[in-house]
Amino acid sequence: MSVQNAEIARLFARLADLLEIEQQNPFRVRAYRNAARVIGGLSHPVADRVATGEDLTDLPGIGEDLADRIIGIVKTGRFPLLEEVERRTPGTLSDLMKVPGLGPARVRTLYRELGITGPEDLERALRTGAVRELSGFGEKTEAALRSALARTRAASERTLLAEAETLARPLSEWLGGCEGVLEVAVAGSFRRRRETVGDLDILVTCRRGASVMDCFTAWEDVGEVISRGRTRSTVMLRSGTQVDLRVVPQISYGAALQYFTGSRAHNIHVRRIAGQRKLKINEYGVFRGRRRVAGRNEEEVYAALDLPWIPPELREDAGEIEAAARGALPRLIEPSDLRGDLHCHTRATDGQQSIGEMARAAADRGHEYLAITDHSRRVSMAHGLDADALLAEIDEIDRIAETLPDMRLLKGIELDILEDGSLDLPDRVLDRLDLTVCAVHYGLGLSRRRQTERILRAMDNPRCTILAHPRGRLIGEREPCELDMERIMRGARERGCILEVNAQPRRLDLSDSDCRMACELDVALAINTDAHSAAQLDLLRFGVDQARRGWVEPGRVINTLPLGELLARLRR
DNA sequence: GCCGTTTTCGGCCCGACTGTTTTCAGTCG
Repeated sequence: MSVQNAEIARLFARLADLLEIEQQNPFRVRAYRNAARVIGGLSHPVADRVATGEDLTDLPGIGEDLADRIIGIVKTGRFPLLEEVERRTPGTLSDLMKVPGLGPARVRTLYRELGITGPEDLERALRTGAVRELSGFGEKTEAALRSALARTRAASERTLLAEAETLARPLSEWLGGCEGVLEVAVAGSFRRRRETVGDLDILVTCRRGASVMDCFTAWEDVGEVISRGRTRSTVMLRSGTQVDLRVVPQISYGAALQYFTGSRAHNIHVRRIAGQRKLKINEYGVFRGRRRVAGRNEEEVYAALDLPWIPPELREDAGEIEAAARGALPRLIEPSDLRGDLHCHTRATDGQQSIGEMARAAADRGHEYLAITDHSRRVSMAHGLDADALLAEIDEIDRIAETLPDMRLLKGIELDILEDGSLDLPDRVLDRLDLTVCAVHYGLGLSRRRQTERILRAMDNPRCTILAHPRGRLIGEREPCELDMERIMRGARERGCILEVNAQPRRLDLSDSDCRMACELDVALAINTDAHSAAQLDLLRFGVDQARRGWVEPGRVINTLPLGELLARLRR
């Protein structure tokens, strides 16, 4: 099996931690950390580039040295430099760095003075009181580390974006009602619409002298106040999610929003450009010397660098700043571009509502069309439909469709792709449908080559309209299946097959980087909810978020098409 | 270790909060 990007990223990040603990050149440390981020965020496997002999130094932050190291890892599966460093500095120290409150300096002290190499050692040393005796540590640090370790164990990890919304919305409203508060914005990865959110960054402007921090820490869901200052406080919610609140003057709102939205890599790049122009950017504004030249809103901040405003979803330092400078930012898709939904379920299989209820709910949302796509027979857990049951459903869809003046109900099925790549129902039945969404539900553990060929074979059948949730992942629960996504995409393009961006918050499959690849390879997409209830028809916007992060423009997405053009496009 | 309409050498983002320090280091975002 070839080495995955995530593995290379992990090795580089680990090396960066260890070199930092060893107090080596901090810029060398940054170079490895930056390379980890760049490789981890690539849409194509870097192993493929190595195989075809592509020049890796084209990648940002990858020079001769790092390119050679990547090639070595891909070809041998080993990283001798890391092995060498780990002989003098235990690799597990990198895990210790993940404990909140521990950075390279404290980890180094803990290791050198007490021989602590991991969380278990640390816990023991905290119990015996050895830690508080160290210079630079004290009783408060000891208590903080004890609670940090407990929190790490309880590790709720990252929160799904949709769940983070349910925490952020009521808190934002609460803050908006606090005395003297003028503006409230949720920034950070939440605003960049990442599929998961680590903690919530909330920005507030207020009238002078307002006691926002008192109001913030009085929020009913606050479990623990971690730090509390005049302009910045951190709390832990009872759910385990951390929230940082920053208060800035109104005149700094744009600069602060830009700054706290990140990503860090984007900001570093932006500030580098500012430095070249003798400007300084911080969360209070853009400054030339001591004079503020921008900061009231984000447009001003970017304009000070001769850049157009950059949508938050793109701010990952993945080429968006260069594109902005060229005037070549994409016109990103928006929820209002979508005219319908091509994947949903009803009570006939594992959905919660009838066909009629789903149809009316979609019509209420202004959809021009909705495809009913219940499961096929192989997915027995969901009471998948066999040929006869599907024919009966087709008749019922036709009946209900006649009662809907303003919306077209499309006949479809979520068709299982069997292990040999054949489709789960006979062609003669499928020919009665407007579309199929085809998906793998079993045999997710096949090898990369077999899984790829299985899906390509399924797409050989012209009745395969849309490949649904192609990676088969469940965020935080199930890893994506092994797949040569580039081959799948090239295959889809040749065959006129469409790839789905499944909007279920725990799927979001295709991922953001897959979407970016689809743009590069000119593959058509559909953004679908896979709704199992009427309420879930509202999830489309999460699919849009993911597509926007992948630079997707409306023209790439077939369910932006009016009905007539859509129907033509569905016929391969 | 990377990178260059200031540079192939000499730079590399910047401020807030905490605790232990008695003037600042460490961590975080």
